[in-house]
Amino acid sequence: MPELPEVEVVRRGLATHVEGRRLVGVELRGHRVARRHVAGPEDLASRLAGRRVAAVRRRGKYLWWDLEDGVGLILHLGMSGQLLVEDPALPDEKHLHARFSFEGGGPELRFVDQRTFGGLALTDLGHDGVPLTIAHIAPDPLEDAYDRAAVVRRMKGKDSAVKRVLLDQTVVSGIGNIYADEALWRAQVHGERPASALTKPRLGTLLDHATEVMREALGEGGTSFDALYVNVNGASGYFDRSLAAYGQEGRPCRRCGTPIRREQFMNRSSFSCPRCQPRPRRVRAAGSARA
DNA sequence: CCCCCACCCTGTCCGC
DNA sequence: TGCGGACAGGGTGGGG
Repeated sequence: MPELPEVEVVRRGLATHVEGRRLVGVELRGHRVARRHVAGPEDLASRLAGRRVAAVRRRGKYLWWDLEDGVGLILHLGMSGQLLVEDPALPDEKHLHARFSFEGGGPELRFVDQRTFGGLALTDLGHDGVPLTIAHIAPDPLEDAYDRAAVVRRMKGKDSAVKRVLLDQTVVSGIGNIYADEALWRAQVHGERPASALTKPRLGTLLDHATEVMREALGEGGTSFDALYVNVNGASGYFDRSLAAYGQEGRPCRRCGTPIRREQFMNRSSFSCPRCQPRPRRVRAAGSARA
């Protein structure tokens, strides 16, 4: 489940079920789920057995288990990954890729992923406790390490479209296509405006809207349009009812009544209000004004 | 550095 | 019913 709120919902569910428990068995199906684990699935499974899950952590859309001794298991959901706590007697899902069982018995944990864009990998943790392989991912707005002023400065220095910058996980993490569109709608900014063309207070406000909308979504259990996006118990969130822009093509804008438009941007759909979020008149590279 | 594209996969929906 | 195409919340790597 893609964006920060949905991943945080999963993190919380996982924390309840696996924190402090010891892995007794790990079964991996196929090689794709562990493709980012260079040593291969057998190595991954054997190195996991017997380890204790000290904590379940998250940065942006990435989850990982702190397995002590400076080692972590990254669990990334990609577009369609699910982590499900289930009775071992239940039949296997069609796209079951991994099964974890824990000391003391009880329900098992399954990694199910229709498209297999997600996956598992064992990696060393850095001094800050973050896996080395995701050191390029910036802190997300719900972390202590999040430096709002630094992110604003970074955004201000970019001539790229502001939506592209919001989606750049090396600038600020956790924001995906839904919450980027919602933040832009709240801030009344068109996503194709160059970030550098917005004032720092405006960029700060935009970031705060992104933070706030993700907090609200978390409070509703995340956004679920279909059964693909569920928590560890298979339940959906309700934030889809609160979306003002994403997926609302043709529906009246909640502010001004103008029908929400849909445009293509970065090979995906963008939703915005034509009146509240006018397109930039002209997108011009910085420096092109020099005579 | 920046941007665009292809790619990694499967499923659903819509028009013909 | 079938078929082709578009589309879906993710990220990475290569080439220009």
